[in-house]
Amino acid sequence: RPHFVTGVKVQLEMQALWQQFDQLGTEMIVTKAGRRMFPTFQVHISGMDPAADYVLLMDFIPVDDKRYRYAFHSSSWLVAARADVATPGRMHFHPDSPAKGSQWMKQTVSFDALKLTNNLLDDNGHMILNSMHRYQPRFHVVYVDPRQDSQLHAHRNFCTFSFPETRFIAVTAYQNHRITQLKIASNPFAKGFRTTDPDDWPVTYLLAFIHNDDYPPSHSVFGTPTGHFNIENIFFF
Amino acid sequence: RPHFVTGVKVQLEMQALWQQFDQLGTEMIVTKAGRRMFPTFQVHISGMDPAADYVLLMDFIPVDDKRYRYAFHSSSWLVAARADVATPGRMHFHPDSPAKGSQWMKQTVSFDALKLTNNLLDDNGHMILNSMHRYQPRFHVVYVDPRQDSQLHAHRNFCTFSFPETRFIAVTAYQNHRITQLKIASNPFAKGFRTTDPDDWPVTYLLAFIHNDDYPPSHSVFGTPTGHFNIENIFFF
DNA sequence: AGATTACCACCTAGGTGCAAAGGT
DNA sequence: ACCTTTGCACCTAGGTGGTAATCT
Repeated sequence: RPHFVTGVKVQLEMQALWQQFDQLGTEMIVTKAGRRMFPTFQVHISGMDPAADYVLLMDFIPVDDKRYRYAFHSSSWLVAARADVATPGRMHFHPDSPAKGSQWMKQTVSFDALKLTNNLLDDNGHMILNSMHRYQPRFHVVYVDPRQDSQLHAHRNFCTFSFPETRFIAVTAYQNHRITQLKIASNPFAKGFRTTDPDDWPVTYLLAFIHNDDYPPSHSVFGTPTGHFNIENIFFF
Repeated sequence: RPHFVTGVKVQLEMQALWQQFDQLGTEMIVTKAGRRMFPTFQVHISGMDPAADYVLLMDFIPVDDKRYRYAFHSSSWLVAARADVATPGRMHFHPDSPAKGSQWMKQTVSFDALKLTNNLLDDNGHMILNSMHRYQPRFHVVYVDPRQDSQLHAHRNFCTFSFPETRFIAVTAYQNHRITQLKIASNPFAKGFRTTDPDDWPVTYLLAFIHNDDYPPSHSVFGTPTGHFNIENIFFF
């Protein structure tokens, strides 16, 4: 009974919102104490073996070897330098892991507990990122093989999904004012900063998906499996 | 390798507070939407096999076959009638179940998500109790036996703990005013009802354990295992 | 100058007992 | 009479970006 992950399909939730941010150049705040992502990374999963155990993880890989800076006069991102030294990448286990395929598939899987930090010495299990660097979130589905010789088949028990629209630049303070306004318009916790008169909001900042008849999308949009990786990469780096 | 639960020891947390309530006659609010218990049922566990999987559960059994009423003039509980028809008892699985013994033992296990309701048609998974009836909370440790013939050994894989000081009468509104005042004095969420001047509080309502040098207690106080019960009782009643 | 930090007012989300109203 | 329900003000707990101070 091989290939427990080959049929797995993953659909990104809130894709319209992610795309709206991506068009402006998504920024995510990093703080010493740890900051949640917004939008939250959420997926809908299908094609798992309902009775099998799976572990779900996320990590963040550098998109390139660059350090960026924001040019306010031109409202654009510029390459500032070569990337700073990368810290060893951490893995974030979804707190419900491990769980049966039936559990993961019956409702949206949300990584709302995940936090981003720029503290290299963080001991709260947050994801350590370099500010002013660009990252690609990755999502991993790991089949928990109960067999004794499971390590022999480990390379078959993983599957990785990357959604290009979830890329972002880590920042300690927002640079692009349009990103700030879209965050304020769409994040319920930032309601205190909204203009009292909704008519004042530029159309760009309104959430198209709220009034979009095609939400959720009628056509499924799947992430692209980016190939397998070694089990050592997950547990020891 | 039999008897995975025989060595398990369970210590009730906040025992001094429980005893303070018990001396007055603990009351727990039940509502249609579900109400949390206060104090929260919390335990510290030792003696598990760190590598074995356990499921932790709670249920509530009637202390007697009586329905009570409160006599305000004498400030005491009286027997009002025979008990109303008992609803099929539900089991509350600790949301972290199943988990390894090492996980359960490394910190306090808290049942703060558990809610009590008087709604016989509740479909939120809350514990259904009859108001004005008296109950004894029970705590169950279940070893998850990976063997195929696990049902043959099921009677050995359970252990039940009852703490007499956690007994209570379910109510829709507090009857004993001293219970109300102790709840207000000790539950952080009821701080809005506290007298602004702490010096006004009767000594009885002060939380002895806060200034008690013996907190947490230096002597361990264990619950009394109340014997084994059949696996069918847990999963099918 | 550019990037980071600490503190803040303002939210969301939900746990309290109270008081008045409703039910049987 | 006795018990239950509902709406409420007042909390806890924690997620927002703004702002001013601080670091390098």
